[in-house]
This record gives sequence, C-alpha cells and structure tokens, in this order.
Amino acid sequence: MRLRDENKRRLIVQTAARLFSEQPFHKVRLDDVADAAGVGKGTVYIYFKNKEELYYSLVFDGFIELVQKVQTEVSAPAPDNATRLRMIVKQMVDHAVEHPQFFDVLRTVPVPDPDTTWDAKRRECAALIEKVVRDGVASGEFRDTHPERIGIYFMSMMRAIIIYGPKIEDRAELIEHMANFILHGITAR
Amino acid sequence: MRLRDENKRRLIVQTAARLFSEQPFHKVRLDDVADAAGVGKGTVYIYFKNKEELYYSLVFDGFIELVQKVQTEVSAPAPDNATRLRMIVKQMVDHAVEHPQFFDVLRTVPVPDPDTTWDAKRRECAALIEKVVRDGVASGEFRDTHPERIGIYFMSMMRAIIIYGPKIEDRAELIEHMANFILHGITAR
Amino acid sequence: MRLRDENKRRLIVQTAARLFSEQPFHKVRLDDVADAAGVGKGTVYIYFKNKEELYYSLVFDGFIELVQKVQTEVSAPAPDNATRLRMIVKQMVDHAVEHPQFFDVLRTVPVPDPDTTWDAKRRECAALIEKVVRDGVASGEFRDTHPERIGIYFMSMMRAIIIYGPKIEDRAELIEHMANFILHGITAR
Amino acid sequence: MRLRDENKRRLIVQTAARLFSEQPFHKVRLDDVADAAGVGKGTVYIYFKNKEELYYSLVFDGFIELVQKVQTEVSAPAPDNATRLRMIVKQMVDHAVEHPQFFDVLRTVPVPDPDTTWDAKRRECAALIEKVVRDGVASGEFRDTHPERIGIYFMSMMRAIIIYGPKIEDRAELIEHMANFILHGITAR
DNA sequence: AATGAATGAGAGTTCATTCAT
DNA sequence: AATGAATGAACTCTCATTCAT
Repeated sequence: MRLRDENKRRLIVQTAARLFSEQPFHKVRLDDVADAAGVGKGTVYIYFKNKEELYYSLVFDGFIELVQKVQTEVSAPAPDNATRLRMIVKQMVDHAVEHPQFFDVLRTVPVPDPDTTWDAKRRECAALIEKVVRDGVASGEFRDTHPERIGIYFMSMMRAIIIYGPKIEDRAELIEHMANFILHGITAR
Repeated sequence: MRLRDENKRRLIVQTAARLFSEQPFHKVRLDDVADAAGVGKGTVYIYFKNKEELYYSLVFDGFIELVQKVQTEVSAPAPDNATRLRMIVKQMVDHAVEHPQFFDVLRTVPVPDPDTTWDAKRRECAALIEKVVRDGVASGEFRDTHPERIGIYFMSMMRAIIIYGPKIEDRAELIEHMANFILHGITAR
Repeated sequence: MRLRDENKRRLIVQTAARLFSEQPFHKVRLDDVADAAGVGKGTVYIYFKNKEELYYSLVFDGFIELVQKVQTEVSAPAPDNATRLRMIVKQMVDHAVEHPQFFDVLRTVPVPDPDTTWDAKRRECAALIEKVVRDGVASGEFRDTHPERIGIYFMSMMRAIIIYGPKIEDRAELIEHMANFILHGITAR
Repeated sequence: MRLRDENKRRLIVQTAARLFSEQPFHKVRLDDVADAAGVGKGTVYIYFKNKEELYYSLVFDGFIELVQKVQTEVSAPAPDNATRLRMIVKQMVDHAVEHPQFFDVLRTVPVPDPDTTWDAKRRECAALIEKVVRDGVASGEFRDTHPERIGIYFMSMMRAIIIYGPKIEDRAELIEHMANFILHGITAR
C-alpha cells in the first residue's frame, strides 16, 4: 500500500499538516483530513498505515528537509564557524517561514519516545549544530564546555520564537538577532 | 457529610501529572487517573469539569508556582541584573528538578489557543524575564534590541534541556552553563 | 426511613410533581429535585426508597385523591345516573385544574406494568365510572354494550383534553361539553 | 463501497419500536437496539443522530402512516359524515392492530414539547377528524359546539382502549362500539 | 486504486445511590 | 434527621479502522 500517486500522497500530507497545526492530535479526525483533502477516508489508509504514521511522517518529512539544508550549510566552505552558524540560523528561519506548519506541528508532538524515527532526525539536526560549535571550540573561535547543549538550545529557541513570538515582520533582522544572541554567548574573547 | 478536601484535589493533580507526563493527552484515560489516584472516576469530575480542564490545570498550577518563584527573585534586592538572571535560572532549574513532570506535561500541551489561562501565565513568566533584561539594558549593563525575545528564548531553552537533554547530574553546573550562555550573549562589553 | 416530617415529604412531592410534569422521567435528576425543594439529596432518600418510588407516588397520590372524590360522588344521592356522571366530570375537571401537574405526570408514566399500585388505582377509578354506566343501563337510563370501556374512554378524554387541549378558560362550559358528549354523542336530533 | 440501505433503516426502526414498546425510553439501551437489529452500534448513529431522534422517528413515522390513511378516508366519497367517521374509526383500529407497537410507544412519549415534528403530525391527525365533525355540523348532520375537542377525544379514546383495554377479540365489534359512542353517546332513546 | 458504509472497542461523562460526618 | 462528597455502574456517543463494492 504505497505511493501509486505521489501527488495524492503530498496532498494528504499538506492537508494533514494544516489540520494538525491547528488542533491537537486527538481533535483531528481522519474524516476531517480526508474531507479536507477531497479524498475518501479509505484512501488515506492506502498511503499511510494509520493516523499516527501520517502524523509522524509530517514531522519526519519536515526534519528530513531541514537536516538536508543544515547539512549542506555545514559542509559548504565558509570563512569561519561563526559564519556557518549564521547561515544555519538563516536556513532554519527560512524553513520556518516557508513551512509555517512545521514548528506548529512540532509543538504538539505528543510522544517523546526516543526510538521514533522523527526523534532520530531531530537529534541528527542538533548534532550538526553541535559539530559546528565543537569545531569552533577546537579552532579557538568559540569557547564552550557543553557544545551538545548548544544544539538543543538552538533548536528550541527557533521553535519557541516561531510559536510564541509575534509574526515575523523582518526576516533578516530576526536572523541577525538570533545569531548574535548565540554567538556572543559562545564567542571567545 | 464529608467536606470538600483540598488534599484530594492535589492528589488527583499529582497523579494526573505523572500520567500525562508519561503519555500524550489522548492516551491517558480518566479511568487510569482515577484508579492511580485511588479515587472514584466520578470524584475527578467533582474537582474538575472534564479531562481537558484537569490537564490544563496541571500546566496552569505549574506556571503559577514558577511565576511566583521568579517574581520573588525579580523583586529581591540584588547587586545587579546579571545576578538576578542567574538567580532566575537557578529557580527554574530547581523547579524543573523538583517538579519533573511540569516540563514534560508542557511538552505535550496540545492546544495553542492564546486565550487559555495557562498561556497567560506563560506570558507572565516570560515578561518577568523580559523586565530584568530591559532593566539591565536601561542601566547599561546589558545590550539587546529585543528583550521580549529573550524571555521566550530563555524559557524554551529551559524546557528543551529538561526534555531533550541528558539527565541532570550536576545541577549547579547546568545553572552556571545556562546563565553564562545567556549573559555573554547580552552583556555589554 | 419514613415520615419524620410530613411537611417535608409533601414539599418534596410537590417539587417533584412540577419537575416531572415539565420533563420526562429520565431527564429529571434527583439533584434537581433536591435543589428545587431546598433539601439535601440524601434527604430525599429518607422519605422515598428511590427515584422510581418518588415518581410513582406522585401518580399514586393523585389517583388516591381522585378516586376519593369520584367515590364520594358515586355514593351520594342523585336523581339519576346522568346527573352522577355530570358530577363525576365536574370532579375530574376540578381535580385537573387544582392539580395541574397530575395529568401531565400521568402523560409520561413510563412503565405499563399492570402490577403497580398506581395502575390498580387507575383501574379503580375506571371501575367507579363503569359502575355508574352499568347502573344506568340496568335502570334503562343508558344503553351500552360495554360499560367497562366507557370508564376507559372517559378517563382518557379527560387526560387528553388537559394535555393537548387549549388552556381551560371556562371550566363550567368544558364540564358541560364533555358530559354532553358522553351522554349524547354528536348526532343531531 | 456499500450503499446506504433504506432497508437497514427500516430494520432499525422496527427493532427499536419493539424495544421501546416493551420498556420506557430510559431503560432501553442503544446497545440492545443495535444487538437486536443485528447491526453495529455505530450503524444506528449513521441513520439517526441520537437515541432521541430514533425514538421520535418511531412516533413520527407511525403518525405519517396514520394520517395518510385518515386523509384518504376523509377525501373519499361517502354518503354522509357519519359514515366517514365510522371509516376513520375503522382505519385507526386497523392501524392499531397492524402496528401493535405504535400506541405502546406513544404511551411512553416523554417530551411534551409542542414544537416537535411528531406533535405536529398528531395535531394534523386530530385536525382531520375535526374537519369531518365541522362538515357534519355545517350540513346539519351533527351538532357540536367544539369540533376541535372531538378530534382530541377521539384519538385519546383510541389510544386508551389499545393500551388499557383488554386484547381486541372482535375488531368489527370494537369499531362499531366506538363509532356509536361518538355518534350517539350512551343515553337511551 | 478508491470509496464511504459499517463496525465496535473504548472513551468521556452522568447520576442514582450510599454513607461518613 | 440531614447532608452532599464520593462512588462506579452504566450510559451515550465517537472515531480509527476495515472491507464490500
């Protein structure tokens, strides 16, 4: 039961993303998703094993894309790690703006099970950031005793500002502010 | 006639906190809460209008206490605002350790409705931190263009490190690390 | 568990009569009855074994009184049985007006169990009317092959006109009309 | 995909009619209805919004059919209105015998709300009878000051004899007796 | 592949009844 | 005697999932 029609799958995912970002998991009915997507209820079960899998694939897919972007940035040549971090901030803010549902869905993720595939992706993302920090520390550019925490802080700040902050008016300014906050906290002097 | 017992309410709240921190909202059955608390199912409905209200009162009550602590710290005499911020970090970490469920429950909060009372409490908490930052900026101690964001960052870091970070081994060290991360980001030089 | 205070019992009965006449059995909560009567919920259980008994005692008590009145009328000296019937009609209409809830409650009586005490009272009432008809037939005053049906018709007409008919404006006129219908039918002569 | 089946609706209605005629509304569980009808519990909710709607549709459907029959009779050519009335009595008795549950269900109808659709049907039925009486009065055949009451009396007699009377042995005889009672009353001439 | 009618386990909630005070 | 907090059986209803078409 998989991808006969990749467009239909995407249609369902997008519709689900919207609904799940508006309401918590248990308030979104599969009927609603099917109706809103304009497909039959049974069709959803052709593309997804069940409601949970549909839900987590939203988060998973989102992280896949995000990790990809961050990965690219980390691998790209850059004058220093500070610049790398600034670029990562930019990538994430861009991602948030382009996928407004992603962090909203992330907010309501109910299951903290560390075995889920999506959580693995989240850790992967955090690890990328950690690596940049660690590299910066090694090169004397940064100073920090727990680079692994910085990845966690970083992502949570991103999530929080999207969810709780006011609507983003000036994207560049936000990127600048976040990057400065982080950098001046970890930059050696 | 038995009298309405505040202890019983607390018992239910604590039991619910444990269960809700272990599983997402829709997987926790009221039967389980009642059983685990050793009270009848109907008793829960004497103290709480319904499952949702019970759930949100966990978050609300948690914030009430947290805000109280932070409030006290903010009002207390201190040599400077940096010291104030360090103390707030300490209060929050202490709170997290003493109420291990709080941030766990917070993670699963499903409804983002900004009109809920608990969200008001969250904003209140963020505002207290914002004030300290703003005071510090005014006194020339800090430098930041968006103090309101700092409150949001701050709380999210707290939440993230509790949820995603490894078990806290050295509380003092964590406090120190977080405070330094924040302060060196905003301290004027 | 019986009549410590006969007034309190009556208070409960009257309150219950009002509520049961407004809503069907299953929509009236004992809480409502107790609240409306201004007594504790447990108090109701001192005077009545349970909800059903409270409910049926309304019907039973109502019939007790009605049968008494009809009985008196039947036993009283009268020039003829037509006059007796007219008097019975009058008694019943009076009873309906004075106890507006009685027929309303009667409407919703849910259990048709012929063994209930209240049903026995109903039959007793019908039998009294039947007797008058039978006496009239015996004396040549009336002519009817099934006097036992007349009692049933009679009471049902009473009930129906109270429940479904318009508000009684002219009590005497209604009595006259009902009695004439029973005695003469509608054929012009 | 299965198609919505009108027979299934009818099956549920019939099963429900049986159960509701045996027990009062609040003692009949939807589980029982579904089980007895051999369908899933959820299926009942596909065809009926809730328990109340199922219940009232019994009464409503019953009246629909009854009104239809009476309507036909009223419109049919007849030598006089007395004959019409006799035919109506026949129709109703026939209906009662063929639908033994109808009046039983009617007995337990709990809600007296005059706005319900079923009550509208009841009034419609009463109005048809009223019309015949009114026509008869106009033609000098009948004499009555309140034809609208006659419809009410008539239907209530019908209901009462079915509910409280003994089992109908001789249908024709009952029809004859009821019609005579209405037309002539009980006074000997 | 697509559908939506059918299902029934399981959920939240109510409320008659009990009983400690 | 009076109360109303406590109870839990029993209820209605929902909704994820299945499956005949």
